[in-house]
Amino acid sequence: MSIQEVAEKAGVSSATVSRVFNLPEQVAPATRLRVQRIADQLGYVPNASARTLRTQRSRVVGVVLPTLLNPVFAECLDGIASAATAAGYAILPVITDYQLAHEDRAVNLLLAGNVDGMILVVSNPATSLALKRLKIVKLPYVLAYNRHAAHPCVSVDSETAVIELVAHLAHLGHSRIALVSGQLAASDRAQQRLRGFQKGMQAAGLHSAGVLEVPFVESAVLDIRNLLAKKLPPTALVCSNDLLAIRSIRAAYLAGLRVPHDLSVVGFDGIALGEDLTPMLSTITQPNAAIGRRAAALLMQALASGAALKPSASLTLACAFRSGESCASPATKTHQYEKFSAKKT
Amino acid sequence: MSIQEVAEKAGVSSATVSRVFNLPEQVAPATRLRVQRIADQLGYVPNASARTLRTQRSRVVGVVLPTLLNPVFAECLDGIASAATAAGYAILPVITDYQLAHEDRAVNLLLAGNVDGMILVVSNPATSLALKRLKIVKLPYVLAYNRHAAHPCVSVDSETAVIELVAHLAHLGHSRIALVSGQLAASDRAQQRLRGFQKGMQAAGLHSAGVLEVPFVESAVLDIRNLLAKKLPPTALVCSNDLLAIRSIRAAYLAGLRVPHDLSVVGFDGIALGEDLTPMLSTITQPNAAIGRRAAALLMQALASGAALKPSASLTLACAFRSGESCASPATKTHQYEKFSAKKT
DNA sequence: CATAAAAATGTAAACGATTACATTTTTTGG
DNA sequence: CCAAAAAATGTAATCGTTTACATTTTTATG
Repeated sequence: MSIQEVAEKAGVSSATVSRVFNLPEQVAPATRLRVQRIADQLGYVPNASARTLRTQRSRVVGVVLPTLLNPVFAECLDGIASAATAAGYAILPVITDYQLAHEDRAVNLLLAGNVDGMILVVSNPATSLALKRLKIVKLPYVLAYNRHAAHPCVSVDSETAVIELVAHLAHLGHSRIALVSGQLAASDRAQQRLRGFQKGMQAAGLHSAGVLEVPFVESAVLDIRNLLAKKLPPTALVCSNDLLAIRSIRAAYLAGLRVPHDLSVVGFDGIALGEDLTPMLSTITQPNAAIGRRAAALLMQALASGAALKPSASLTLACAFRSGESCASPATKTHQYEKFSAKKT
Repeated sequence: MSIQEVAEKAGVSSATVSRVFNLPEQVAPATRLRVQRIADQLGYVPNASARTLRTQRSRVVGVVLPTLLNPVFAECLDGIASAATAAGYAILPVITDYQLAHEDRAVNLLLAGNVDGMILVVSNPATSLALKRLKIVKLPYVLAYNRHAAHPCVSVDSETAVIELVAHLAHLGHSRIALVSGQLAASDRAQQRLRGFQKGMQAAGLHSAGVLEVPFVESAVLDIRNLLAKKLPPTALVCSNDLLAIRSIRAAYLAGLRVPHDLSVVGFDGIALGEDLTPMLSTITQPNAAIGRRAAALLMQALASGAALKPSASLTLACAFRSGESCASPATKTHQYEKFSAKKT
């Protein structure tokens, strides 16, 4: 079903049919109506490849994500999708499973796929070969969640958020605080949060009750449980994402600890589900859908203007501590009611 | 960066360059190497649109999903993506937000987008206009989660699963069992599960302690709480999906009921997260990723063979009750001890 | 070494749209 | 009613591949 067939049936040239779809005001009402009627009578839809080939724009944006199994990225993709759809763009997502090799392959795939631009969440913007290639071919792109001075990014300031969180925990009276982190090598977010944890602890005059890097999801609960089984166990866990927080709560349960009475658990991400959990997840919420939407908006605006996307276009969105129910003052007998003086080293 | 430029630099014709990429064994080793070197020196990647236009196949499959915010579909999409990627296909997902109008638009969009085939989760396969259109244009497609004799589907038998679940609950000693359902109009799955509930209750000689259709996510917890506040409240809730189960557990908590001691809650879907929750979600697990993978496999195999996809190709995958921790015998004063200890590990 | 067969390469026509430019038709206003 | 301007439509080149077919080069064989 080509534009030619429609043109013939309608007794006009293909140019006129094309105009009916692209510049309808330029064709006489009578002709326009006739062509439209015939077109959808025949079920004609313009061929995207031909159009892309001719116009040199596909109205497709590529999206590179580590996973969809973490709701953070599902929510973000949802935001991207809604913004993109609203603007007449389609999205072509590729999943990397946190593997650098996949990142590279993903970018290649999308490059070959004729996308007009890309939105990416990469492991490490500083070292990413994939990004290097994007710069070389001058394809517009925006990073989401990543933060790096040399790239346009839409993100939150994880480090500061965690610093403040630690201060808050200290203020609540916690002194034995541990970090439960995702794979540091696979995520600059995890690194930022670690840094925030370290700085926050230092500022509070505390020293870490442990940094647990959880490499594999499968063993997370077990690993955390081991952490909790130490002689002087932490009274609070800062988790570098909500999924780890959920697993921490489970580990606490298995260890016979009540949350938040015996152990406070705070996550990071603000996945929607967290609000419906019992205890409601205490977490630092990021506006995941908005991160997606804003990244998409930034990209599409750059595409429209034809201008390249400068690192200076980067956006830092606000994140906020959601108090929830998994975090409270520690219930140590001696300090329980002394929240104010509890900041001792 | 076109094939022509590569051809010129390499001193060959564009046909030869094309062959280097598509039929490498047909070009002399020396030439092949030279062309390859020049190609990736120039960063040449074949233009997908041109190729699609010429070959009439895009190697893209469209995916129509109600939402990504329910992990069920995120997991499924992940399965689709991995199978598709492995087979050299890309995916173009479109979200419908459970709205029929969007379903239609989505299919149109994908049709215009030159996809080779589609995988869809629709509201109601029996009445879907979108599917009608697909049949007309003879584009290969597979439904996921939906079940309908007239379409190729990859799904589980929800109805039977719920029947068995109700039998199990009855056997545990529950007699006041209520159903918490998602929007029935927006999902044939919800309808199947309702039917299963009704049949199961009938088979057990019980009558329903209520069917609550939760229209809006926001009010779900409140609505469920109202259900639990009735004079003779249910001792078990069958929820038509895991998100509702999670909210039911929260509603129970807010109502001062312990799960599973005072109230058993069973979900449906088997989202990965459920296993990490406390209490671990009792649920009927579907193989979500496998549903996606199998649907993709079915579709791509049809695309490869050129044969149309018959409804008879439909697959019913197994689902299973995962016992979890949110479901137990009811704690009626008389039976409390025996049943509890009998069932405990 | 001649020649037929096989291998390697080239030529050029599609694929289906968009769009500058040319042409025809209609409108306008004196 | 006519010329000029404006509006509507048509013509044909083009986007970057793939591929049937034609041609050239290499290899094999007697």
